[in-house]
Amino acid sequence: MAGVTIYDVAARAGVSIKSVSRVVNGEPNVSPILRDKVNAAVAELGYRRSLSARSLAGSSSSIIAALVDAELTIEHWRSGRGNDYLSRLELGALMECRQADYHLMVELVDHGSANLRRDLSSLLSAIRPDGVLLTPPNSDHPVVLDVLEEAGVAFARISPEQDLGRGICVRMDERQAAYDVTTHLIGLGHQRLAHVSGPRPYAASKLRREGFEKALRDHGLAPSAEAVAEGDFTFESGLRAAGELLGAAVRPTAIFAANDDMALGVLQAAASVGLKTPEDLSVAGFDDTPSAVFSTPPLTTVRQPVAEMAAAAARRLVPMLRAAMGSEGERTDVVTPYSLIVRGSTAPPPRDA
Amino acid sequence: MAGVTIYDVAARAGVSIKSVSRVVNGEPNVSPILRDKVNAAVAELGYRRSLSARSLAGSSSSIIAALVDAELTIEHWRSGRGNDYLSRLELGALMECRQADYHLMVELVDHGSANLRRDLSSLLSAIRPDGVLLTPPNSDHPVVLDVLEEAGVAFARISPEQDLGRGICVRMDERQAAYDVTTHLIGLGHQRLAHVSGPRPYAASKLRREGFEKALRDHGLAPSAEAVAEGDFTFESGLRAAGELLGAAVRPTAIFAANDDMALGVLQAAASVGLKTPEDLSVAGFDDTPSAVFSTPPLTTVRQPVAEMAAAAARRLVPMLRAAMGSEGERTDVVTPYSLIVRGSTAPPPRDA
DNA sequence: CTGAAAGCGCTAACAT
DNA sequence: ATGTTAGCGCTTTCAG
Repeated sequence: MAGVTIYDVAARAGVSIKSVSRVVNGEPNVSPILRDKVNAAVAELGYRRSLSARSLAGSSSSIIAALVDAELTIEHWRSGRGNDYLSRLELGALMECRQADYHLMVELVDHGSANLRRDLSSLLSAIRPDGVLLTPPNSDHPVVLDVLEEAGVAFARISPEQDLGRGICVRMDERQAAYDVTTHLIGLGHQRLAHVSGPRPYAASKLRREGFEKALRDHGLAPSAEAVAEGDFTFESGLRAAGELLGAAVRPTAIFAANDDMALGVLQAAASVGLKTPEDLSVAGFDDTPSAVFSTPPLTTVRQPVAEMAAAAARRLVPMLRAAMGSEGERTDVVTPYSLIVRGSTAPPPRDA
Repeated sequence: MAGVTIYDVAARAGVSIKSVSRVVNGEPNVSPILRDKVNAAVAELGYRRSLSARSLAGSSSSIIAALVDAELTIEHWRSGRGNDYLSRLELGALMECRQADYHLMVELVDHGSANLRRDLSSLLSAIRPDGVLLTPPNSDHPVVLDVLEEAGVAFARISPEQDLGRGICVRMDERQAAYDVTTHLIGLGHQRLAHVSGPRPYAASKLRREGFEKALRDHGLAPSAEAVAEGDFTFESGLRAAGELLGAAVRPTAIFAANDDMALGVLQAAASVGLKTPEDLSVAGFDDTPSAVFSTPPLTTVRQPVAEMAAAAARRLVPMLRAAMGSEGERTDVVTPYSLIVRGSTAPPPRDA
């Protein structure tokens, strides 16, 4: 029976409930002797503070809510696939929550909802999380940020694009990473490069494309609109986009896709029109998903430290909550390192290109 | 600011808080006129019942806790990989929670802890979930089941092996699926088959191995201990296990690994000793992870409907909570269909074998 | 059909 | 250094 209350402990230890509260919350001004008595009673009874009572009475709920995009989630759910990005993110957040005795609640948010503002504040008033973890594309959604700020909830944004002053920001240099990938391709000798971009609402889509185009310009190549096809981060969209790109009059010798799933689609599209990778076409992705390792050939890609980002975000969220408006020891804008992983899918262009 | 209480709504509507409570909870015995007044006030104020207040005052918390194995999670976190299985599971659970206005809390449980009993009841008394979703290997952990039953919390077990009377059980026929895979291999002409099994604590490991061995026996082949190497569901362990298996005096022409990650390891091990798949060695896995699609060759495997299982579990958990001890409309033991997916990694054995 | 009162288990002010 | 007293926002009795 899990019904041990603070009163039970107080009675058992022969002290007041406030003393129990002091001990279990690690507050100062408790004599060692009292502390011991209380701790003994707590152990014997197996007492644990009730989350809901604490959050109702106090100012903190010990809950961190991860706001995940509903659309993307449903899409994955439909196709029976998992979401590697989300999974890594969550593992990172979980590890931190556990250490800090926080609890992770996962909530779906429909960033496209007409009632987003209402839905979200509704959600907040229902669960009253101490902190919120924002994943793309919610990290950049102005309404989401507004509601969070109005509600006074601390929040961390994973991979935000702009408004870096708002909330804790944890990101990597997407633009530079895309720049590096493109430069790698150019360094191999490619002159005709194309890009499969991500969907609009995602900041990463824009940043990666910018990095791609800047690299072209910096190396004397002119970015053109025809050399970019928009996808939606799914395999199928990569397949389709590559179809367009490879059907062009002058076809590219290298394609950089904004994520691995799409790059895998590109790989397949190339194979289906008889192009060999990397001999005829080099392909690079972004994310370093598990599949990227096992594809034929393995994908050259960018490893994004998602779990680390989530952990960093949670780690900064927690003390911020602890000492509401406290010392604010750590920086609130964190840029995590990425790494370019060159595998078999990229090589010099064919001789005759 | 999110501070709308039931009193605010009551005042606005000119009724008592109990009436508001009745309306928002959909209780009977409310005049339409009162209901309308309350609903209007609720809408105007953007009122939402507080989770913690409800769970403190009432008997339900509207929280479903997913108990995830800590060890496996940490392992994944370390290696920077996501967990496809967990991800799919969670998506399924999330979709159902959302519909039922439940909230999903993800908690790590260390099934190997010496204090498992204490840790778990501690967790339960802290968050007091209405229902618990158990994933392997916790689905079969007797202590976990005991604690849950003692605490009187409803629970659903994903892929349990035994004690099918306890809690809601959602599973697939692992043994039969493994039997089918093995039979597929035997049907191709293989006579020397080996198995890379999963780790002990997982029921699936045992069941899949049993299915493998039964298929051998049913086809006049003798299962031998040497033909089984134990892995731990990781790629590396598959690599190592295949090393053992392929180093044997008489080497197998087909290897069935208890999951895809290990099968991928087998693929690599084979390649590294110069064996071609599927010409020299057929390989089959289990799970249908994303990588299985992109490996060379693509893996023959079993698609396990994880998201569906989780959704089915949550779906049965919720009404059970709703009408505590109510009609109990749906079956509590659900067996979901699987499917054998034959891809390029399996073929007849070489002529000279 | 509707409402008033009494907690749920805790924390937050205030004593002492 | 310790204890007392109010609530937090709701659901439950129990009355009308």
